Amino acid sequence: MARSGPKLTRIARTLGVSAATVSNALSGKGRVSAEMAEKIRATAAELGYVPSQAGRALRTGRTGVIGLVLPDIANPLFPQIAQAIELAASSSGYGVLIADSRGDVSTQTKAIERLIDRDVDGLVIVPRRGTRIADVGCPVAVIDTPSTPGNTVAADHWGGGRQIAEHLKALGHRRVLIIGNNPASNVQNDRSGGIRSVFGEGYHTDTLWIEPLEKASGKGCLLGLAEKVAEGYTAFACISDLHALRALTELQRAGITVPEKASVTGFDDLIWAPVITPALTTARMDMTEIAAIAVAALVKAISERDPSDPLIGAPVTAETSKVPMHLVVRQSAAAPPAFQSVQTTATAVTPVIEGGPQP
Amino acid sequence: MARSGPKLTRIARTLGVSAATVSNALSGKGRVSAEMAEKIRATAAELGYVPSQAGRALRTGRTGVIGLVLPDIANPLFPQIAQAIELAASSSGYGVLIADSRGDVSTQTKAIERLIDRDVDGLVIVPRRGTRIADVGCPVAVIDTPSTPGNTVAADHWGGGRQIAEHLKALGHRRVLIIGNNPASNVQNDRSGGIRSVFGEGYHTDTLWIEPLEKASGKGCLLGLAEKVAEGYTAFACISDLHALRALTELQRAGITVPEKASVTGFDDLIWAPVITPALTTARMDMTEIAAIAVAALVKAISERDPSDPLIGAPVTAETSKVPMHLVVRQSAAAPPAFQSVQTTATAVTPVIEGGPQP
DNA sequence: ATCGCGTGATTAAACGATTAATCAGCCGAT
DNA sequence: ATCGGCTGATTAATCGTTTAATCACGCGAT
Repeated sequence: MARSGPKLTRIARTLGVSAATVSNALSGKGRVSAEMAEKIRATAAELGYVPSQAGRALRTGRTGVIGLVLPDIANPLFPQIAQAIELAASSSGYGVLIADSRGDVSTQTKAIERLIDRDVDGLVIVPRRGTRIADVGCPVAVIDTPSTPGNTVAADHWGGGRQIAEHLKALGHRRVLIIGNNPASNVQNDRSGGIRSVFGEGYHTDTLWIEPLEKASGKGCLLGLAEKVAEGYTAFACISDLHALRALTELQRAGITVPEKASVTGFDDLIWAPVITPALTTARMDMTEIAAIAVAALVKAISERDPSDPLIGAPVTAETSKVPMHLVVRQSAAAPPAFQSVQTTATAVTPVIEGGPQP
Repeated sequence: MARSGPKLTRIARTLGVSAATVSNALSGKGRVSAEMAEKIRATAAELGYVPSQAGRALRTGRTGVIGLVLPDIANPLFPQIAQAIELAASSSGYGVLIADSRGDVSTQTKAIERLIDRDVDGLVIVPRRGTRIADVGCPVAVIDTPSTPGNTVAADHWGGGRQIAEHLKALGHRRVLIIGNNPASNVQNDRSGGIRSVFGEGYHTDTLWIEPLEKASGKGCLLGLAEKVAEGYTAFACISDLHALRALTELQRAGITVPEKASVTGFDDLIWAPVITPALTTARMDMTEIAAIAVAALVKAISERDPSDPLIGAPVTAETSKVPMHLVVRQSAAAPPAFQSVQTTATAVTPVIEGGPQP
């Protein structure tokens, strides 16, 4: 739009020098005397000069904008990611253009193309199963899981799973049901794998995948957790806080109190985790750190890039590619019924007398 | 970045015409013969020509990018908004640059400045109490509430409140507790006002504001809903699904079954509403419609704008500024206990015997 | 005294598109 | 036969910045 502020030439005219000198002084590139540079910087600041991105972009081929590609913006994790990426990017002087693909792969390809057509300098992609990241014409940072080939940086989902599992184990749980959405997701597999890896001899785990179940019983169907409790499961380790929420409410509805009769844990520390009753014990990603690393790697690749190169197709790499998750202990997980007399939860809630029969 | 595709001049050279003719043909502005125009369009398509935004922006002063300003990206409503705006904007050929202000007003001002400095053509702002929208140098669309001065388009929050209330009234509720976060929010006030307006003579409503309560009792504290039930309240009309979730789990935890002993309703139809047990009865905004109207109004203002004008400070206006909300009836609201024998819920859950004493 | 060199600045071209101004034909009317 | 007007295309300027090339100048060395 019509820029209100002064242009480069205005500063130049004010000081009686050429525009080139001003540009050099501000970028610190050419040969400018120290005092001249200082004077220029001063008047630029005074006049509130802001360089035109358009002019610069045209000349340098750099727009100072990166694209954020989410496979499914409806994922409640999105706010965390968007916020973290936006912060990291703007700290590095970059803007963030979003692209949504509403879960659809072909839409996603188009969305990426739109970003490329807008001359983004780089892309941050949080892929979902099926995402193609080939032959985009710019550097790409991928945030998925450490175990995914081509991953730039991600949370240590496996380690997070281990932390959750260790916590449940220490509380005394021996039969644990893992609840996930779809086994085709790398993230979900790593999380559940981490959980399973902790429970060895003498323990039992099984996994319930929601998506296939819903395909058979309809969206939002019951998971049949009351039966699982009857089968002796005392803990439900959910791969996401959304599943945890679903499990928790279903158990409560069936008269199975949490955490007294059954424990529930989640992942991601989503917005509702701290405010529901009981507050959710979960494992949180350090999104700020992950975003910082991803953006830093991307920015590095962008600045090192030859403006007119062939471009190797692989995603950029970072020194650190695995960021630890943090266990957040709240009230939804406690000792299983057998241990109840010796251990106690942190909550100060009124005990609830168990009610109805299991379906 | 280094654009891979062909430039305008390349197409011109290929056809042996001038770049200006190509530009005219593609934009349909100058005088070009029909057959020439057709030939140009054909080769442009064939070569996969994509105009350089930078070049165009420099010349026209239009970047084709709008900024999306959210006061608090962590709000779970954000995905819906972002998705809708992104869709509407990209359908109109615009990109969406996001700006987060993490709830802080001064951060928000800086974020808006960053967008302006990036030469966005316009801004979509979803304000929160305290947001200043003065003297930005570009058209602005505001999405708040129809009752807010300067609002461009918004959901009919008051009407949504009425729908929720009518539903509860029809079910037989006479004592309803409204649960909101902060009375200073226009949106929350409209919603609660709409609810109250339905319950006249012979009914009782009261309002519980969470924020002041948390200031006294700490974040994530109990809301004391069991006591409210004891006081005779049979329905809890929450201003947001997040509060509804909080209320629902607190009630369940206290052994008060929903919807048999108490009904709970929400607002916004957030991601978890359909999958929790019982599924949440709520009122949904038509974000797609709202976003479409907001973006259309913004785009109109942008294209009508004199590139070098003084710019009047007021937000853009749209023909339709109030979009109806939709009641989504699920299982969390049913007839109050007294009516239970004559009415029944849609859920096929096992009845739960009420347990523990109220705190 | 001249050459070479380093310093600090200027000139000018370039990025890719848009657009006002111009121009070459051509046809019909005076 | 000449002029005016219309059509379809070209020229050239412009947006704001960057940067390679150039230039003026003073200073030490040959």
